[in-house]
Amino acid sequence: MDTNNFKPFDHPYVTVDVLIFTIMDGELKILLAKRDENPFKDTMVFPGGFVQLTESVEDAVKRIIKSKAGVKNLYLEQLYSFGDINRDPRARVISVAYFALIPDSAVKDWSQKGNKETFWYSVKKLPEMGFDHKKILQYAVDRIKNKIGYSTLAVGLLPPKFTLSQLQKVYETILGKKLDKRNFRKKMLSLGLLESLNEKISLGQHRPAMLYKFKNKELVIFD
Amino acid sequence: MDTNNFKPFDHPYVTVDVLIFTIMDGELKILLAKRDENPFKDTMVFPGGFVQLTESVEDAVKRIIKSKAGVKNLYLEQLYSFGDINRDPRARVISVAYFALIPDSAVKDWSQKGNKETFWYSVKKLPEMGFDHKKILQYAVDRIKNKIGYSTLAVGLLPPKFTLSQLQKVYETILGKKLDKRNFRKKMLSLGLLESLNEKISLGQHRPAMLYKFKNKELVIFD
DNA sequence: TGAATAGTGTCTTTCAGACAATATGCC
DNA sequence: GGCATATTGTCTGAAAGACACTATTCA
Repeated sequence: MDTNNFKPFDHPYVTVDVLIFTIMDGELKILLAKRDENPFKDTMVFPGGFVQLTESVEDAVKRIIKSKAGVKNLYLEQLYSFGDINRDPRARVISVAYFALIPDSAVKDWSQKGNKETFWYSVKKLPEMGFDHKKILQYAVDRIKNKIGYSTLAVGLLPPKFTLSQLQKVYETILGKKLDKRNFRKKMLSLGLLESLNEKISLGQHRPAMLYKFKNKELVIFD
Repeated sequence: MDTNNFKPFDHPYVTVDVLIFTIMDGELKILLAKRDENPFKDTMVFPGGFVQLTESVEDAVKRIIKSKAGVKNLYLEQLYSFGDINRDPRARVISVAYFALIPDSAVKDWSQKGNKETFWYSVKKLPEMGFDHKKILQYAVDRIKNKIGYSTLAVGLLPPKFTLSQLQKVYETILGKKLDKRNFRKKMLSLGLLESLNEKISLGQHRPAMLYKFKNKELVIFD
């Protein structure tokens, strides 16, 4: 195939930004890293990096995630590509943003590894953030809020086994409002996506709860 | 601000691909251009081009659209970014795909300009296509089918004034099935998005129909 | 036995879907 | 007057939403 008529020219860089969410202490939290150099030194930004010639965009995302922690079973979805001219003062940079959801339980493993430079922030109490990352974060939160209503995105925020109360808490946290327990259970169970494990867990000095799991494992995109 | 520590390196190119849809003759159609050089010479591809340093990604999309025809009032939405390694044999190319919807009426203006290299194809009868464009097209059609159900995306496929029958036809064409006229009208009018113009149009030797317009003009993203 | 969460059913309202006859303008 | 599309309402079933009490375990 004749490909000799292609003339190289100056062109934009491409980065990936990875927005990793979890629910901790009843709040939706995002993982941010502190920048240790200019531009935007000492502000918080998403984990991310330049896409190399030798890797696909999605592989770049996975590389970033692995470099931060060996998280397994996470839900990963492309969010949007941000292509304005002056996003980065160093160079023309187009960023492909992804978001990932991890369960609270994975955060514990996370903390055990020495992720000194990264911290979890409630999306309601954000620090100063670099670049256009606050705008990107808002876009992601809107997407998650919207999509949880008609998808099984919540699975990404829960451990493999969970109670209906835990599931309800995930919805309530993301939607920012209380839900009726009976209606919630009725609907969830009627969707046929959950499978009872006939196994109970005791989470305090009260009646133990039945554990469930999601039937569909397709939801795990990045294992 | 110190930006001197940035070291240039070889990095992927970025293109935009623009999927322009319309409804003609009761079919969803896509505008494709014939490639006149390798790779994929003589196959059909989306209008597109490389993103330059001096323009935002969205400006690149608008540039492409303008170069093809002076279409006004089109609905424009980012579709997805495709970042696999071997998409283009000439170079490493990441493509940000957008889709646009234009009304049948705009297609007439279009044809008047000499767009020799571009042709409209029914998405059900596609020619041989280059790169990964068939996959991208499928992705777009799925998005449109899905989104028309819960958004006012149909506005992009209609002229400013239209009848309820025309609106229904748009839905039927995209969804690929007949809809009940009474239920369709009941629902559309109950949504409160339409405004009657108290103006009738005669479209044949039968009773003329009332014209409507969309109340919300925010839907026009690119004017 | 008290505290705390788990678990359950009915009624009402709303929305989706099936279904057919009359109205109007043009030729 | 005949034709072709425009316009309109009711009934039924399904799903969403409001609402409160009993069950179970542990300290």
